[in-house]
Amino acid sequence: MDLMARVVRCCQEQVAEQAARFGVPPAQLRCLLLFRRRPRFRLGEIASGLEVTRSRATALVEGLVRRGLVRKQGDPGDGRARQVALTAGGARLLREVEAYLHRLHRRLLDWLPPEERARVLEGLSLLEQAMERMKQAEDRECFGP
Amino acid sequence: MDLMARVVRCCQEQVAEQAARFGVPPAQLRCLLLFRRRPRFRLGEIASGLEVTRSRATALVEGLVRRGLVRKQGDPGDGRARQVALTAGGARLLREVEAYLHRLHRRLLDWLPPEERARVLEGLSLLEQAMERMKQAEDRECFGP
DNA sequence: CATGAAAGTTCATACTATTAACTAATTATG
DNA sequence: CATAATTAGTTAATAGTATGAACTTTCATG
Repeated sequence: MDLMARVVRCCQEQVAEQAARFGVPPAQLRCLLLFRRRPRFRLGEIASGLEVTRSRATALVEGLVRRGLVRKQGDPGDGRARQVALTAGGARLLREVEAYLHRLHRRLLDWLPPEERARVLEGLSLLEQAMERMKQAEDRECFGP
Repeated sequence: MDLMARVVRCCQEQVAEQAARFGVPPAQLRCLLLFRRRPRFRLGEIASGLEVTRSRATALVEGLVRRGLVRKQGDPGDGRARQVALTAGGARLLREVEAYLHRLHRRLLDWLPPEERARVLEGLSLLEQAMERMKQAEDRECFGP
C-alpha cells in the first residue's frame, strides 16, 4: 500500500513543519494539544492520552516545563501523583497552534474537489475503522483462548 | 484533523509490528523495500529514494549489512561511489516481507465494505494529491520571486 | 498491619534523522 | 593541462523519540 505510505509521509512532513514553526518538538507539541480538552492533567493521564509510557510522559512534560508552557504541582488527592497545568504562555501558544491547524484543515479541504470532500473524509473514517478492527482481531488472535 | 492523526497512528503501529515481526528496525525495513525495484543501488540513490541524507543512508545500509541482508561493493564507473546489493538472505527476507504486506493489504480491504473499497482508495489518492499540491504551493510561497 | 500494586522519576538503551567536517574522486573551467 | 569547484560516502556530534528496568513513595487490600 504505497499510497498509504505516501499519505503518512505527507502528514509527517506537515508535523515537522509545525514543530519548526512553533519551536516545539513534535512529540511535545502533541502533548501540548492534549490540553485542548482540559487545562490540567495528571502525568499518568498524559501518558495514556498519548499512548506512551509514564517514563516518556515525564520527559515530554519536562520539555514543556522548560519552555514555560506547563507547570507541575502535587495532587491534593494522591501523594504519589503530579498535576500538570497549562501556564498562561502555554494557553496562548495552544490557541495559536489550534488556529493554525484550523486554517490548515480548511486549506487542505480547499485543495480537494468540492464534490469529493465529504467522500474523502468518509473514506478516511472507514479506513480508520477497518484498521482498528483489524488490529483488534489480531490482538484477539494473539491472546485468545 | 484528528481523524488523519488516528489513521497515521494506526499505520505507525502497523509498521512497528512489522519491524518486530521481521526483526529489522522500521527505517532499515523501509530501506530493504527499496530493493523491490532493483537488486542493487548506489548509496546516494538509496538516500534519495528514502528522502534522507547520505549520512543517514550510510547508517541504514550499515545496519542491513550487519544483518547480512545487503553487501557493499565499489562502483566500477565511479571511484567515490559504493554499490549496495541484496544478498541471498536479503532477497529471501524481502520476499517474505512482500508476501506479508500483500496479505495485509488484502486483509485490510476485506475489512472494508466491498462497495466502498474503490471509493476509499480513490479518496486517499485525492487526499495525497491535495497534500502534495498544498505543499508545492507553500514551497513556492517561501522561495518565490 | 503486612503485602501487593500504582505513580512518577531516573538511567540505560535502541532507533531516527540532521549537520558539519573530512577525504578522495570526479567534473568544470580557463 | 592544471586548478578550482563539486560530489560521494564516512564519521562524529547532536537532538528528538520511545521503551524497559530499577527505585522510592504512596495507596489499596485482606
